[in-house]
Amino acid sequence: MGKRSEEKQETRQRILSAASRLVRKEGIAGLKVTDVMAAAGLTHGAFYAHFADKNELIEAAFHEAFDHRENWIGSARKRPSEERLSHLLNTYLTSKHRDTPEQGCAFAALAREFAQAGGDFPKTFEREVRVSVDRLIELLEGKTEGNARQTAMGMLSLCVGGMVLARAVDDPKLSNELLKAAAAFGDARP
Amino acid sequence: MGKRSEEKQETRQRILSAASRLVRKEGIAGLKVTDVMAAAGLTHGAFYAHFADKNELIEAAFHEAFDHRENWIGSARKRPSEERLSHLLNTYLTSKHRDTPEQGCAFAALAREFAQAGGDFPKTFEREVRVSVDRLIELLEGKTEGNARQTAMGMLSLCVGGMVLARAVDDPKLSNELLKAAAAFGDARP
DNA sequence: AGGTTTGTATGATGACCATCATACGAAATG
DNA sequence: CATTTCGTATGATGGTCATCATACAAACCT
Repeated sequence: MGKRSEEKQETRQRILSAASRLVRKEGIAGLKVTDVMAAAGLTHGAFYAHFADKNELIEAAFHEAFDHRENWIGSARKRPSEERLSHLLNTYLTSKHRDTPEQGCAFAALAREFAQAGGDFPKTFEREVRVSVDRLIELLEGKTEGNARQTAMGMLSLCVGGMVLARAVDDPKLSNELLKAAAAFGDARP
Repeated sequence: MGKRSEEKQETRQRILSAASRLVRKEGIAGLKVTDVMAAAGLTHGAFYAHFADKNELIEAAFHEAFDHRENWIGSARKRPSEERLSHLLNTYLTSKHRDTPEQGCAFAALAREFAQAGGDFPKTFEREVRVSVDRLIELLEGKTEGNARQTAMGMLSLCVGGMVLARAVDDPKLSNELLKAAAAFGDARP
């Protein structure tokens, strides 16, 4: 279409990117429409020309946050199969990831609030879990004795839990120790 | 002291118990002073005779939530040492625990929001993590080859992550599968 | 008993936000 | 160039709380 609607799409995308970052940092409850719009270079009033309401924005922003999943999985795929699990653990459970939630895993950032929120939130969350599990299974298939699906789910749980705990404690030393320990725990299997 | 202050202490305790349950269910942001007081059989105005503000209540309520930690650890202590880790995993990662967050683990319920909140929240959280890790170490000491501290932290991460994910997905089947898989993953070590 | 203390209830106050109503101005259309 | 369209900005509106001010009544003290 014309220049008009193209620009609108770009604006929508800018709002979405801003929201995706902000919601991972601030959480659902902490996310303010005004802040998102400001981060996108606009004022609050324009918001409702792009999204029906805050919930619609959040669901879209959550999905948006999985843009980088393929990179994460893809970089593990380049590894020899025995190293893949270890590589995933050690790229996820980093202090950098812990300290930049706005660029990080949306499961760790938003699971708690998605669980509580009614509506379509749990379905939306579930969709991404299924995809992530499937990707991990492809990656691990045949490389782990036992059940690849179980390993995928266990490893996801371990990563999310380790990150959530590491973010919540005050002492960086303890926090780093939690990250290391979670990674090592996941790695300590045949 | 007199009947007066005794009753006040009891009232304070009732408020605290109500808050401890409600905050695990609703989260920090979702917790309303009015609701807590109503659950304690009072009206909102009386709140400030017991606590300085909502934050003070929440920190106290969080601590209160660890009343049952000793039970959990204690019941594992009765087991033969090789079964302890498995027993912990299988008592934590249950659908009952998932479905009653108000009676469940405060790490899984509140980590995300404690991480975000400033002030004393992270220190408060950290204190409980340290205690939990120490208790787990005592329980596992010498029973796991390798580092008991690492196992304790890994196992805590796995439990919290599994619970948080299981609570966030919509399909009970997938949710149960996540719980089972996390438990099995943690168990699948020599 | 009579006055005082103090735990609780009722009713503001004010902040913060999502959402809506309206207005403006630039691009699109003829 | 006149007119319409529509993305954005400004300024309500209304709801939800945390917190505070005031009032009451039961327990305390002498």
